[in-house]
Amino acid sequence: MTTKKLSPTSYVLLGLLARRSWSAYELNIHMQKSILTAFWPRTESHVYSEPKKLLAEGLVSANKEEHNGRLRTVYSITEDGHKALQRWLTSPTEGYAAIHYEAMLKFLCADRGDIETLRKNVRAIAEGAIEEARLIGEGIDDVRNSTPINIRGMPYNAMAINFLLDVVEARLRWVEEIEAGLADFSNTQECEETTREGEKYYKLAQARLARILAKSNK
Amino acid sequence: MTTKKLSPTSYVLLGLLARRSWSAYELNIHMQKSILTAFWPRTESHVYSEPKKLLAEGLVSANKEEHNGRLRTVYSITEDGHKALQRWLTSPTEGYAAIHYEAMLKFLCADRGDIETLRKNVRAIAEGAIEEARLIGEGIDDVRNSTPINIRGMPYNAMAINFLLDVVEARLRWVEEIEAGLADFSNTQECEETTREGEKYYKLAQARLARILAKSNK
DNA sequence: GCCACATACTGCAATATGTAGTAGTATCGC
DNA sequence: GCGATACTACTACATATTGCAGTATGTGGC
Repeated sequence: MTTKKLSPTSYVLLGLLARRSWSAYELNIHMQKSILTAFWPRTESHVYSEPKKLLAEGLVSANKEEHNGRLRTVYSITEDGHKALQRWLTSPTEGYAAIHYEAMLKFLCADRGDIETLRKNVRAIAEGAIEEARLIGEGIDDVRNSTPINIRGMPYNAMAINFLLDVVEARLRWVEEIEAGLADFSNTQECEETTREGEKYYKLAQARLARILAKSNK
Repeated sequence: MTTKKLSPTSYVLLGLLARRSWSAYELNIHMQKSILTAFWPRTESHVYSEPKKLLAEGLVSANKEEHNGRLRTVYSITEDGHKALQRWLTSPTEGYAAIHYEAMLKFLCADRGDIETLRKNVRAIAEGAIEEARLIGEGIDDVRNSTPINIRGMPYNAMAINFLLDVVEARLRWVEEIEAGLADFSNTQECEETTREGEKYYKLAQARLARILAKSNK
């Protein structure tokens, strides 16, 4: 029935609508505040426009309801919507993660700036990670202080939060190591010295890779 | 002089052009094959169109050169370009990382599918991580087998690779833990049982958070 | 002499972001 | 009881980016 190829954005909204009916406004709040924003950040205007496409495809139905004296559009999933969601869930996914990380871009341009600038940027990475940890904490408090609306999904939500913490911890450990390594870098680095440092980290990476691949072949 | 606000994409290209002159074709190869693609993935058409904007802003100059009997456009950075790059490097960055991760979206919709589908999706996350590790390995081999063109940037490149490996390892550890936790999940889960599982992971997350924040306040 | 592959791009529709704006409703201080 | 401010519930639109298809020339192997 459905002809157009849907984006992951469509499916994630469909996934929410499979649990209950939501108004566009509620969908937006949830997309911006829940853990979804960590894995699939979308803008407000997009979260409002996307359900209209789902409606055109017949995957959801819409109707105006009165709420606190005001009208709002409430979307509900249709049978076709459920089917489309199942097709997505059971279709193969590649497990690639794309990390969009501006701070690391600056780090990779570090050879064009001075060492003090670089140290500041590395610090910013750690502070960003800590700030994210704080936000994750607030998210947990929100879930645990409100009445649970989706009990079946709770363990998965909590597991995903632990994933985010794994990444936060990885970042903090990385910064610690890099700050230690950077301690005796100077602006007037000699060529051989720089090469030696580079070699050290490449060799470390190769050793780690070997361990990862060996383990996965077991 | 420059009036328009540039995107990180502009700056990362400027960062490459600060090291030497590149043709658009070379810039594209590099953007798709180097570690940059892990932190700032951009499409081919974008990598071709972006230097034209830099040219319009006067941050680079362009000229046609013959190479292997064919013409190509070679870009070089200008004085203004160097200045713009320095402004970007020294401007404050927030250290937020956005992980665009479709596999995790499916995981978060897991309560709408059956447990077997979920297990497959978790497996896909691990396999994706291993595949990425393999690609990182190829990237290291490329760098180490070719003549180094940017010695000063090498240590930073190698450090960034170690960051990627941290994230790969974090993903693999997470999958291991989740697969163990999922082992005795069934499709016919009771409500209290599910709630208990959820609680367990939320509490774990809170304990980890407390550790992270305590350490950062020292 | 021809085919596959690498080089060196362009064009464009669909998708997504970022920013601003509109208009009604509830809440709180004074 | 009045105005200021915040929250609800969106829409509009310019710009940025992706995804995919297409074009055309040069090189190496058989």
